[in-house]
Amino acid sequence: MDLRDKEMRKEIGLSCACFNLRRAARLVTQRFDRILRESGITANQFSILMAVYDRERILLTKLAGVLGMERTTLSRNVSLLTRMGMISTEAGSDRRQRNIIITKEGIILLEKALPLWQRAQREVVDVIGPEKWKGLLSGLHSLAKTL
Amino acid sequence: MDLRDKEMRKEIGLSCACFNLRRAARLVTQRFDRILRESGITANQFSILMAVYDRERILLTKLAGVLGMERTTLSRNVSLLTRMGMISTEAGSDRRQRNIIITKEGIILLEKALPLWQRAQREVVDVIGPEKWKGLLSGLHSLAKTL
DNA sequence: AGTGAAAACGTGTAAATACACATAAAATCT
DNA sequence: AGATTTTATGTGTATTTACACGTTTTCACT
Repeated sequence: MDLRDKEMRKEIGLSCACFNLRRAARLVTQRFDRILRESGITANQFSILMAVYDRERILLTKLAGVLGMERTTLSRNVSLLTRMGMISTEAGSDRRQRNIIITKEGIILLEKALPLWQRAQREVVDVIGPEKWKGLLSGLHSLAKTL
Repeated sequence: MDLRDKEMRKEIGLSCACFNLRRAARLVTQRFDRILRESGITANQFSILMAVYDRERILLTKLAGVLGMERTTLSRNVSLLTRMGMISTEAGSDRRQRNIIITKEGIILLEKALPLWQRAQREVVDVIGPEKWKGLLSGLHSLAKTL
């Protein structure tokens, strides 16, 4: 491979897994965040809250694995959601552990955000088409499973 | 839709366009960055450098459009790459404009990074399979085109 | 020529991300 | 029991992201 070949550079830009995934994630996140804005949370926070709600009580490290998120990244996200009053933590039997639970306010917020999420999700799926979306989602799941 | 339905929450988590894209982008970025590490740049910087190289000279706003990146985000990225000596800017005819060009050092770095990029790209495509990858990439392009 | 709109860019602030490193508690080994 | 390793988590630092806002320059219209 030679970088001086313009076709080569174009091919790299078009096919790069990292670039294409990041760009799509940026664009979709922007749309989700804009729509979710009036609820007061971001799409990322929505996902975290939903995952916590779905499990009643879960350890930080475990939650990080579930969300495919670096533990320290999630730690900061959780701190923020805690300051916002959406989740709280309780000590488990093990004094190292930090059990994460959703608060009443968190559930109320989720319920307010749900129809907004639905709208954003529908918009994104619509612009690409349900057919293509199925293939895309399948690929994303494969990546998450194996990477 | 009712959040109290556990199946509903599971379905949302599995299908959310934003979450699934962000998670995949995170995981793939981690792998790319780890492999590209010895070259001294991140995958994101690699993409930007490549796009600049491919165009010889390009305006910030134009480049942001090409990369599907918020202009102000790219502005920060470009500042960093400038401090690293990988790109430089020259004034155009219009005194508002800021033409971005890659430096010799930038090209040398790209050439060093290219084989690393290839390895990362191959790894990611392999773990998901060329078949599935084609469908995934096609979906990502659709999103970038329409969003 | 002057005024108002548009274009190009930067900065303040804040969320999201992750690596390197640190700490504390539990588990395991000798 | 004491030492070592593993587990669970937090913090320092730096990159990436984007909205809100501001500045300067150019363009368009009257």
